[in-house]
Amino acid sequence: MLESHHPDIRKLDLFSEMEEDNFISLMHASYLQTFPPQIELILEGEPSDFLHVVIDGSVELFARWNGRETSITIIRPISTFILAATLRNAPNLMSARTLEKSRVVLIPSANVRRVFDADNKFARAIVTELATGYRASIKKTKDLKLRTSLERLANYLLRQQTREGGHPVFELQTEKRRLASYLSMTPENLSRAFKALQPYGVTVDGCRITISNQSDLEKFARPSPLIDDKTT
Amino acid sequence: MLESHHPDIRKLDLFSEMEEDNFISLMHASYLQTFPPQIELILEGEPSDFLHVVIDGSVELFARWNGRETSITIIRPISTFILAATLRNAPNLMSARTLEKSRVVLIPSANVRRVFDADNKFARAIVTELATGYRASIKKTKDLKLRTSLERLANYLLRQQTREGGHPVFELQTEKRRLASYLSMTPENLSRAFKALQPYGVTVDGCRITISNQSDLEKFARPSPLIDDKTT
DNA sequence: CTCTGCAATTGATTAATGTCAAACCTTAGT
DNA sequence: ACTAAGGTTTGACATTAATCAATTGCAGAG
Repeated sequence: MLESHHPDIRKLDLFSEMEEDNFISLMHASYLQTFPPQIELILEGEPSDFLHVVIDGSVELFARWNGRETSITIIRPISTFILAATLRNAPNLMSARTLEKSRVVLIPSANVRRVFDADNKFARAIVTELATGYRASIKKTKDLKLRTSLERLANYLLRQQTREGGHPVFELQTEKRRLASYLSMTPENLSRAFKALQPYGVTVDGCRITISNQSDLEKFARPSPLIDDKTT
Repeated sequence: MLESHHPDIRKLDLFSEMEEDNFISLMHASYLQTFPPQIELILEGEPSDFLHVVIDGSVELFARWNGRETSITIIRPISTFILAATLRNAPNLMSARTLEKSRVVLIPSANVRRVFDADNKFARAIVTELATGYRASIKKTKDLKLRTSLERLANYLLRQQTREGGHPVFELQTEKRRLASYLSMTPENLSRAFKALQPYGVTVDGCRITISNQSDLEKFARPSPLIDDKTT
């Protein structure tokens, strides 16, 4: 029954180049599961028994400390998460919960580590994936440390605009309170920040954003490929 | 002349398990260089031509945006840096400068990528190194997003205390203004933060820190292995 | 030893952000 | 259609942090 989803997974950069035998060996004893919204798939601190692949829906990675909670990232199909913990056989640093009804493939971590040793192409893909994630995390640190919350929001909007196709009108794909947490601010301040961007041609209607003056916003946001580019 | 430093480098986790032939191939055309203090070894945005290994001295990784600058981490012997950019053959996300007179080995990035393909042990070590760095970066994000500056300082002191041997009196190994930048605060606020930790038994004399009431400070700082542990 | 330059500190002020409370809006369920 | 629940917005206020200005302290150069 899982076989029908192999093709989707197989196409991921992480798995596309590996030997078929090794892929089958990797997927052995892995299983597809459907979860309702708001289910905690992973609790930070627990061992990482599975590499997760989101096939459908969306999953939020977040972290808690001392009664506080912050959103770290949102995983959308088709992507993996918790790769570093899987490889290191170390406890998860983040918790994960479904935001909506989601289908997730769970691949036993032991398989990943085993096949890594056997398949050079897979090993290379893992390194690329890890290095990319590592760099994305460094970018996030720069975003947090070098920018004010208003600048973070402005640049987020530009990134989201690009992801949605680059048009002046686009949609936030995230609840605002979650976006606030992601951007390290309170929901109240996010509301005010949207207003503060009005002079730069940003208007908000629910989850619909309009950027009426692209260059004004960009002049304020000053996006940098070394912080805001997805891939490089 | 470089040969004399091979043993030190060879002992690093990253290189210790690989085949001798491959190690020699890796080090081919690499060279050792001594730099005076305050030299920019790397400028963010530039291609990553070399994997760097700090043999002696210390190197600060930092980032700039829009006229601001922030310290990301300090590399002390013997460690490598800029591994992710090297592997991805991507531009450096951070700049690097020597803090003191330092000796650095530069290994051509092309060598690293070539030997990675040839040596399975090396590939595995690279994955471990990357995954560890990735996780360290996630921990840094959690530290930044979940804690106030005072809590960050308190936890930093506890970590530094551990690194220095765990005694109640120890030394900061960093200039205070650099520490401030590392902790994402201004030098002025760092001064005030030290004072604010006095009620928890922290006293400061230059770079000498005394923690007179360990449990009080820990009760305030609430260190977590999922943020503060170096290795896991 | 003194001078000089820079780091560190201190105080006063301003700006940014978080908190609290209330009102408003949207939406899912009855 | 109505209601309840929860997300969003708004305003008043508190807290935190950054900025500005001035002073102190310290280490290296002459």
